[in-house]
Amino acid sequence: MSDSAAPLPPRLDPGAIEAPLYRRALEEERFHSTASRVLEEGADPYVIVIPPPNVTAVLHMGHGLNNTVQDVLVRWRRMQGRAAVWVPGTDHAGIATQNVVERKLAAEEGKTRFDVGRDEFVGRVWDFVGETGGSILEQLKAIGSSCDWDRTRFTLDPELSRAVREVFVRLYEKDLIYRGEYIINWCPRCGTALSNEEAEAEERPGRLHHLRYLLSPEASEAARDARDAGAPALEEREDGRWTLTVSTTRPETMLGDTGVAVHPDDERYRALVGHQVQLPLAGRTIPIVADAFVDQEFGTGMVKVTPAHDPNDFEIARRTGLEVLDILTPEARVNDRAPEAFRGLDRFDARSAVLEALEAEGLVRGVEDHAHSVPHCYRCDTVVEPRLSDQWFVRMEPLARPALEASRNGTVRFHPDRWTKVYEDWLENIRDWCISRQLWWGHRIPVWYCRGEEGCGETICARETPEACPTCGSAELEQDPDVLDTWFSSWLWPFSVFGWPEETDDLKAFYPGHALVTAPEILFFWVSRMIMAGYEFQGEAPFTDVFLHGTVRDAQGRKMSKSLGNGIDPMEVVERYGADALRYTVLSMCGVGTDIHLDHEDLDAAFAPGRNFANKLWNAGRFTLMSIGDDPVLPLAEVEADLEVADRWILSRLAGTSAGMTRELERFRIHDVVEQAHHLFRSEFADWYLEVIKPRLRGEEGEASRQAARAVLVHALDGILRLLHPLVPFVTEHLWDRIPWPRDTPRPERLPVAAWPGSGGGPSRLDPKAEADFRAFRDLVTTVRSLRKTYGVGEGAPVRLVLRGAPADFRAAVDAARVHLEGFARIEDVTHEEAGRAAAPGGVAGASAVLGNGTEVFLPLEGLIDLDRERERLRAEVERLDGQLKGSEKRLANEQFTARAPAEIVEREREKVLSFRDQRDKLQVQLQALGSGDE
RNA sequence: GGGCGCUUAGCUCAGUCGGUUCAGAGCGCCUGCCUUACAAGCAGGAGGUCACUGGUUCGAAUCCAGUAGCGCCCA
Repeated sequence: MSDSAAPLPPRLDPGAIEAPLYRRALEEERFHSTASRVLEEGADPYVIVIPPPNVTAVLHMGHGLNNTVQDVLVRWRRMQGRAAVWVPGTDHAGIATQNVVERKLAAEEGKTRFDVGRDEFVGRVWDFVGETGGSILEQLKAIGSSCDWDRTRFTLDPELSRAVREVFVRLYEKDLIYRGEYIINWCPRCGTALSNEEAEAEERPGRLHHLRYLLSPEASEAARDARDAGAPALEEREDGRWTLTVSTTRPETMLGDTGVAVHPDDERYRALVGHQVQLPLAGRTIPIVADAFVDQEFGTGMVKVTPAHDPNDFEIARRTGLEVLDILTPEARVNDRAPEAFRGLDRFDARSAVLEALEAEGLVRGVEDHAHSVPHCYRCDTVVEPRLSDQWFVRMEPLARPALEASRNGTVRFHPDRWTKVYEDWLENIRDWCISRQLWWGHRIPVWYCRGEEGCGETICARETPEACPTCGSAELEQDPDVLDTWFSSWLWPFSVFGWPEETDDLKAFYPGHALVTAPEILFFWVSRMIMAGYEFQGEAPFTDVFLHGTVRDAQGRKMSKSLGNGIDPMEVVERYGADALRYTVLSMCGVGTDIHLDHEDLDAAFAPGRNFANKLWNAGRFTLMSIGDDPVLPLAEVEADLEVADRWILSRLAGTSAGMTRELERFRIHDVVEQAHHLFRSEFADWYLEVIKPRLRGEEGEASRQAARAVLVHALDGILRLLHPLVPFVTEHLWDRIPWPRDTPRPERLPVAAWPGSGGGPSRLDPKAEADFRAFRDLVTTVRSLRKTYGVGEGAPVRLVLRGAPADFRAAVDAARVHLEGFARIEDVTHEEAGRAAAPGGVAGASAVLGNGTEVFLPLEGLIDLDRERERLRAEVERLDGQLKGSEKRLANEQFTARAPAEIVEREREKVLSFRDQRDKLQVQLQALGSGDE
């Protein structure tokens, strides 16, 4: 740091510069904003809350992308002078964290959580979190995340826990939280209920089994009639008994069947409704009922009803009064309510056992392959079991209403826009949220039941732990054993982190926030619910823009995962190539709505774009600093009169690019931001500007020119480093620290708080004339280089250049740039001719071309040139131009076009015709001048 | 079953309002260069029927419909 005078090594060594720069920024509190800056000093806030990673998580590339994007936005806004706050933190991840500690307990001590007891177990989870928790936040620092670390929060912090309780009680009092017995998604491995969102459907190949149930003898007549009417379910056995057929992918559930249902409008089975069926294996008799839920087209049109193990069947049972019979334990084993032969079997073993038993009785009619979607636990991937159970729910419809309106009226916008519809669809079909979890790690539900001998059975929901029952005064209170879904604390994150429900200054200053950056996977889990909570508890949306980026995948397009072993460790990437390389690589690939593919088997290749870019930037900066030297640099204003075309051009491009980047940042077009920055720095600044001013910097064109070049160079590098800083914060700041500052010009304290280009006033540097002139110069150089290459003129070999018919100002520009032409294309001499001559200059054979501005270019290459090849090249070029010309002429000949197209388009077309014709004719003449080639 | 999205160079992807010499970038590939910032580099180049079919339009990679393939979400 201190040795900023020491020469920079020719290669960027990220490991040497990144950590010290980050440390310095922390020491100087560059990432921290206070409420008073907003409330008292009137600063405009800019707030992002981090999607809190699991407290036990380690950083993966998904985090890498997500946090880099957030950091870009925050750094950019900070440079714009906003009071930028990016709140970091972690969530307690109830299921995941409890799982980890349970596994640890089992491995180390062979115990379950029940062996050690609730208090002891929770204590151990806290110990575990204390040891390893939050290390992911340290990893975020390594990738440069400019979070406001003073504001780091954890969802189980006392203040945030208080917010959870407050919210629970408020919703309970509004009757928006209720308890009830419903079919919920149950993970038998985790031993807890899940919300609908946490049960992820996965398409699986399965089998559809067709099972026969015996009808009671009284139903025989109705059955025969039905069969004769074409009902496919009914068959008569040899013994004269009738059977019906139902189909299921889960045969083991038949042990819990309490009825068979048909559609009420299904004529085929109408007569059977009300009759009894003998349920095989169980030896129970169950009724046939009618319910409109039944799909007449599916299978035979008769369905088995298992109310305790299927949500739809549960509803049928409610409507038709069927019994509800739970035949599975919480571990998904067959319980005592099922026939003895199956008790204790795991659900999948029970499946085979049931089928075998039915087969033995001739009750399996057939089986067919049947792909179906099976819900899996999003934490452990176990097949979720629909289970009847007593749980707590949030009534969502009233909460969804304002959240839906926010999207419809544009208060909250999604990027890319197509997610708007996904969000709205979900809210329009909102279902109640199961929030209780049968876990020990999390916010305990603030509900107590009055129990014991004296107890009145009252349910007490309270902010503070009650001492006695308010109804009967009994002190025998028992708290609900369950904890809340982790998302029940996450949805409060945008305001709980600022101290809600207290009306803190932070809350006043920083709520509502602005952007929310995350992956689409948690749109429902988290984003939607945050918006609901924002409206319900703060009266307004927590942010205005939701940016949903893609998923990081491997080269084959597979999601990176531990189990596949195809993940990339961001820390390894940082170590090998630096945080800047990591950031630049993922940002450059962050196209709208596209996933990011990185080859985990070839990190060198995967991160080459970022590594190359950072190193190039390093070297351009290094060269600039070396070239500038120690002499004082003049402010731009003092060299105004000495600015040359190239100077005005790069200043114009700087202004144009900063405006463009700002626009794209506002629209969350990250890829475009990177592309513009890349183009300016690499294709314009490094490739052309630096090259063009080299002779001037050496003083070959006089002191005034040198000083002008130095002033512009410093200004341009400063601007480029500012524009690139949000993308690659480290290499930019290291270089920026070393920029010699123009005399009498105030220097910003540090790059992270330097003004974003274009946000200040001042005259516009946009200069279309300079851009056009420089383009012509570049055209000339490129054309000559290409011709040289075509004919293998060695790079060291000087050539003469003849220009014919150059427009006056272009001619002047070329003359002024003679010294550059030498450097750029080894052109040692330029002569001009008037337009209109037919032959090659001086009768010497050469290569020729025409520039866009009509200037003819000759390269006398007698002896080197292959005439046949040149003729061929020219012919192809003439043909190409002729094609363009014909196209434009045809368009203009079309009256519809001239009549209907906008005037400026027509005018442009006319200009194109003139230009194409001019270029073609000139090349045609050159072609003829080369002769037929038959000599 | 319902909905959404994608298909452009060998690979990964841009392409805004339909019109600028519009068919682009990075990586890869070919050729030549260790040119006094950078070989993690420079210069030059090859490579695409914009999935297919039809339509709208003066004009379509871009808008519409259909087809095929792929992906995601919801039930």
